[in-house]
Amino acid sequence: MPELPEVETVRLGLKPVLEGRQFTQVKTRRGDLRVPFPSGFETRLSGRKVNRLRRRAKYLVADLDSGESLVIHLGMSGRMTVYASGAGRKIGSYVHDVGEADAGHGKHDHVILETDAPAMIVFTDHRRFGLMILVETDQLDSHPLFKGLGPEPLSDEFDVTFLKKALKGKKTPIKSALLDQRVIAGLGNIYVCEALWRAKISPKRLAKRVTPQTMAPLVKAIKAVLADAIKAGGSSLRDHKRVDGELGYFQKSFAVYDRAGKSCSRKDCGGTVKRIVQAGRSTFYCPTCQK
DNA sequence: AGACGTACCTGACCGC
DNA sequence: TGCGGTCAGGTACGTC
Repeated sequence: MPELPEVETVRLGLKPVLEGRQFTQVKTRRGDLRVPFPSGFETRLSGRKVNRLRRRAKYLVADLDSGESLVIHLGMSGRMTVYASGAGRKIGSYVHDVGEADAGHGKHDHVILETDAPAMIVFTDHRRFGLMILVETDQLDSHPLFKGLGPEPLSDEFDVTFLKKALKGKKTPIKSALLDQRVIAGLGNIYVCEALWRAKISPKRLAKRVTPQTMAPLVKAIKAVLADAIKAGGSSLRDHKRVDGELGYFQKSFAVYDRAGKSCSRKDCGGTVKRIVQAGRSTFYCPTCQK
C-alpha cells in the first residue's frame, strides 16, 4: 500500500487519538513483523503519553514522554484502523467491515494499541513487511533506518538545485533513482510513475540525462502529485484504507499506473500506456509523450 | 560506490 | 475444484 500520501493519510487519521493521549494498553499478537518487536515493547509503551505524531519518509514516528519514539512502517500491506472504545463504546457509527467484538482478532491483526481517547487502534499487515520499533527520540536522525534518507519531497529543501545535484552522474534510470529513498524520501512505485508522466519524462531515461529544462517540471510534478494524492486520502488498490475504514480515491486519478493498454490521459497525445519492468518492478508510462 | 537480483510473506487472480 | 505461475503500494542484503 503505502507511499508518502497513504502514510500521511494514516497519520492525519491517527493524530486525534494519539497526540496528547496516553497508551492505556498495548498488545502484540505475535513476536515479530519484518523484525522482532523490541524487548518489553508492550510495557515500554503502556502508560506513556504521545507528545507528537510525525511522519518522516514512509515512517510514522510517535514521540513519547519517556524519551523514546515509536517508529512504525506499514510495509506493503500494513493498515491502521481506529475503533471507538472505552466506557460506553458509543462513539459514532462503525464503518468497518468487522463487528466491535471482533476488532483486533483478525488473522493478520498483529498489534492492538488502546489509548485514553478512548480508542482502539488495530495494526493489520497480512504480508508482515511492516515494522514497529522503539528508538531514543534524540537519536532518531542517526538511526540506520533514518540516517541515509533524502529530503522530504514536500519541503522547501527539495528543489531544482537539490535534484540536479542528486541526479548528477547517476547512470541508473530516472525511475529507479526516484524510488531510491536516499535520493528523495517517500516516493514509491505509483507516484514515481505518475510524476514522470506529469513531467513528460521517460522512466527509461538515465538520471544524469534528465535535461536542465525538465528539472523544474519534474520537481513541480512530484510535489503536485503527492499533494493531490494526500488531498484524496491516498490510493486504495488492495490494502490501503483510511483509519475510519473509508477508501482513499486517488486511484481514480491515475494517469498511467495500472493502465497498460489504455489510452494516454493527456489530451491530444493519442498514445497508449505501456507496462515494462525496471529493477524488478512494473513501470507504466506513455511512450508517445514521455521522452 | 553503486547497480542488480533476490529474499522476506500472504493472498488474489488467471489459465489449464 | 485444484494446481501452478504471476503479481502486488517496500526494504535489506549479498554479489558483482
